[in-house]
Amino acid sequence: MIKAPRGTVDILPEQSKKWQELEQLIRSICSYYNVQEIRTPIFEHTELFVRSVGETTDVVNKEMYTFADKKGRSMTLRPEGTAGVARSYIENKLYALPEKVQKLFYMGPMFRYERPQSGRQRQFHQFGVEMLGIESPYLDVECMVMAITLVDTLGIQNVKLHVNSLGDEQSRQNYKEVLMAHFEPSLNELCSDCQNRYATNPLRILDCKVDKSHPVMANAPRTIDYLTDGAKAHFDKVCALLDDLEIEYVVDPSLVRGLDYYNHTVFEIISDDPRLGNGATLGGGGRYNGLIGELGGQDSAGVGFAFGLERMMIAIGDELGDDDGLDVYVMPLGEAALDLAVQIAAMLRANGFKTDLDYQQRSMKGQFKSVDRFNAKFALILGESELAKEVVIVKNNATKQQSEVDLGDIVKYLENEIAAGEHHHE
RNA sequence: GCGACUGUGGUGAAGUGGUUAACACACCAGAUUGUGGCUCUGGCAUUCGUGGGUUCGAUUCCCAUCAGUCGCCCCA
Repeated sequence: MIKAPRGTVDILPEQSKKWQELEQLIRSICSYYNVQEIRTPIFEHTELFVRSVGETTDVVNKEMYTFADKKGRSMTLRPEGTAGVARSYIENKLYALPEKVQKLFYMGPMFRYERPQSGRQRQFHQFGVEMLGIESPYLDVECMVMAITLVDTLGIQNVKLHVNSLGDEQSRQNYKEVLMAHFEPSLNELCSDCQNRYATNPLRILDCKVDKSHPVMANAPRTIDYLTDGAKAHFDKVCALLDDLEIEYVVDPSLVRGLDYYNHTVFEIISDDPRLGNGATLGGGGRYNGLIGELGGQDSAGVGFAFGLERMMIAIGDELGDDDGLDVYVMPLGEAALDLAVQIAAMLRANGFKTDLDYQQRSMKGQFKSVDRFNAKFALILGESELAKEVVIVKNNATKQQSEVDLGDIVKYLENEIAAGEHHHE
């Protein structure tokens, strides 16, 4: 049997309703913030991700789905969304548009070759927002507010906003040197992963879970103490704005994100929902002022964030996904009745009734079970005697009352019944 | 990439080196010759993830492989 590839899942009808609701809520929130959708390719030139996400990152190093196309060009299934948006921003000259601030969102599948576990798949879905064009702490904060609003709207409880600043290029360089000097004497006391990190990406030592109680961690220098004046002013403003808006947050000096393009503000939305297990980070983001320049555009600032939709689905639980059911289920008894039932169903559908019917010649008992499964408002029974009299029996599945209705009057009858039913509920 | 546990029908699961692989739910049919959601009766796995090995014989033992769940790593 051929199965879905490892780390991929089918979203079946039972789940897809919930997905649609989530997506709709997200789109609605975007519209309140005047954030417009952008749809970029699922695959891009490999070079794009190498240059933006960073050569030394795990995502680029060992997690990309890379392949050669028929002309031998190296292509990669997108592992994240920002790179494609940045590329498109440059290629389509969005910086030259009359509105200097471009607020864009994307939503769709991403691909990373990882070991699957809870909240982590090889094909997964992200929703992300990018705000490009000007460097303003107000936009950093708008991103965070949007992210918080999203989880609030979805009814997700017990989340925290973690915030940190990596500073600008200069701050980062200063800090890196100080940090390496700090860890150097006790390097052989740290775990082997950290010893590797020391050479490749020393910032990551900070959020190591193995060495978290080691004394050098507690008194490690903090990024925010090594910010340049400009970077510090930016971060102070971000914090001040969050305070003004009464957004709860914690400054988390160990927050360093895994993609190279981040600088200045970084943040994460972290949940303590045990169902998420290891994937407690629902979403995260930050500023990436160098990215557009790095990709060959004219220097341009940007800030954004992304959420993992699978993780949000887990955190949402059963809140979404109500089934509103069919209007009519047509129950033909016998072959002759089926022919007429098909016509009645077509007529009802054309008149705006959500309709289905039985094609299996099942017993009434079996057909009534479908009526309930589909949560149909009306069962429409069509047997030989009805056929002869050119009527159908319309049974209201809520009240269980039924009456004979002439074939020509079905639509009118149903409309009256539905109107009466709604009146009843008031 | 590393580690742990698991893999029997549509689903949840018992089980044993040896003739017909429990049970429950779901599904289908009948009792109720055309009105269901209760009850009763019957039907529903040529087969125990896949491949190989040990054996007279394997779903059961061994090996490999694949998949699932979780942890590490990393990230959303």
